[in-house]
Amino acid sequence: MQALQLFKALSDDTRLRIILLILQEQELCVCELTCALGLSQPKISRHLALLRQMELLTDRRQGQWVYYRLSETLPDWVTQVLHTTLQQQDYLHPTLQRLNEMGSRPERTSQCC
Amino acid sequence: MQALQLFKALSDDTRLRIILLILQEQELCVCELTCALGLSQPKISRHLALLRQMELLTDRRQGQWVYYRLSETLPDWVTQVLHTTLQQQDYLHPTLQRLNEMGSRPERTSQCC
DNA sequence: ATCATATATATGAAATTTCGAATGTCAAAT
DNA sequence: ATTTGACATTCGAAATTTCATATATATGAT
Repeated sequence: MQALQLFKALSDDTRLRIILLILQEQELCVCELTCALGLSQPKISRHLALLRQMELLTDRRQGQWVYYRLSETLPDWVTQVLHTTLQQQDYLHPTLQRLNEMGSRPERTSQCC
Repeated sequence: MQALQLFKALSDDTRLRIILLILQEQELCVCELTCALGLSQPKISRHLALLRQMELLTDRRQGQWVYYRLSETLPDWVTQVLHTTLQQQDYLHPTLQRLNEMGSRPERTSQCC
């Protein structure tokens, strides 16, 4: 992961909020992201594909739902940058609020193994 | 300074190298940046203008030369992100090397006041 | 005043990114 | 097998970004 690539990934409002929201919440499915960000499903999905391709995120399918979380092989400095950014809570606040007000979020069963 | 704006600033190779190089060297003039990055002067200048307008950099003129350095009012988290990124030396290495091999760099006198 | 050097800006073309709309795929339920 | 809900992908249009070229300004030296 090159610095430039990371910053390109984070330079879009949709992607930045996706990453920070997942960093805060550990794991989220597409419908939760769609609802929290207030954006169309294809739009979210396209950005998720980008973040997956560059190995910032990994996904797992559980039944009908696909859950995304941060890749576990991220270099330390990337994780540090993300955490430092997350401390700027203000930016994410409205998005987080919509997530918490969301009704009927899918229930996770234990993650495999 | 919003997180999104910072990452947009850092999402271009020219701007990222400018910022990291200045972080490492404290202060550089346009001709040093032009030489180190190996790019045209107008190109450097346009990106410097951007970084100045968003208050990431400040400039001072000394004779014919204009020196750029990091703004002294940067929020802590921004400084942290930049330092963390600079630790990824590899990215900057060729640029730094060109700077150090540059002949006849302008001499700084003491900074005003 | 004139010239040379350092830096800044303006302009339009080219490249890149982003988006909405439509469509495709997959899994569970009936 | 069909339907339904969750998610992914494709495609052309629109918006944004970036660049090369030309030109302008500012400073110092002659």
